[in-house]
Amino acid sequence: MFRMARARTTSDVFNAIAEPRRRQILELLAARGALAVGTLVVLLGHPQSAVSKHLGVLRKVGVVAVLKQGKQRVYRIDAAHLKTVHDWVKPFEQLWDHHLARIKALAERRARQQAFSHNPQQQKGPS
Amino acid sequence: MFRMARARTTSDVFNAIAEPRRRQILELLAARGALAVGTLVVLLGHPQSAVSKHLGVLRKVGVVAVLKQGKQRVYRIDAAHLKTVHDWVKPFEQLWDHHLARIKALAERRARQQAFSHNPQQQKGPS
DNA sequence: TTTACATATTCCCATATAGGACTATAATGT
DNA sequence: ACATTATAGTCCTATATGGGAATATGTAAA
Repeated sequence: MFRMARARTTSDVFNAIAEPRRRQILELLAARGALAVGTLVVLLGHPQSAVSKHLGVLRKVGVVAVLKQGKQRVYRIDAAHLKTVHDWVKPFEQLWDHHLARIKALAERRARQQAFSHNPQQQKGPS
Repeated sequence: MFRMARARTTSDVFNAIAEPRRRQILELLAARGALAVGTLVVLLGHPQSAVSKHLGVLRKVGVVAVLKQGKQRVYRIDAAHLKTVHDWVKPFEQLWDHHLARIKALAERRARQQAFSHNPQQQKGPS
């Protein structure tokens, strides 16, 4: 059979955002609403060829959408596909929430003990 | 001289979770707390070699931690590094929230204005 | 020690990049 | 029609995989 090297970057959003430059593009699009390719080229300082190819990947995955405006292509984020990533990491949120909550509780307990022995007016832990 | 092929999977969390099987491992670890490699091998149905290698990537990136127990290695999630991904996608959340339609409309209006201007360099959005 | 078990690592290799340079396509202007 | 601009796509190539098999390392039991 064929050996698999790795999944295509165009296969899903996770692969698409694995590339720092592509994340950068998404950040710019999110910050400024929508941008033409030429603008992105200027902002990023990368060759047009590279920018277009990264946009191509993001487009194939569906995380950006294009709007033809004359000879320009204006890109904007199609948030629905980014939501895929969000929905995946979200459940893990409780893992560090738990951790932080435990640390906070511990700190507050210690603060209360110290308050009892030394400083009666302090009752709040570090936020 | 040096041509870059692609970023290493071990360079950051985004690359690490780009692989479906690695995401699957993280899901299992999150669901069941902590698991030995052998258990993961059984649950996943993949060769031990493959599982170990994927765990190696996740380990190097720091998204999992190991605990030696006898001749077993028990893996658990180190949530702090997953938070990196969460923190990155979170700002995009507003794009698919109830603001979605409004933002989209605004973006398209701005895009149309940009398309009318000749020089992409002079587009400095009001920050 | 020897044996058995649990994991990690090494070797080989087909393949998917990502970048640079160049080219093709499409829309607009003269 | 021809030139110009904006962007996409193609060709080439060094490199980083990821899988399978085999092997090494480490740990505990007989």
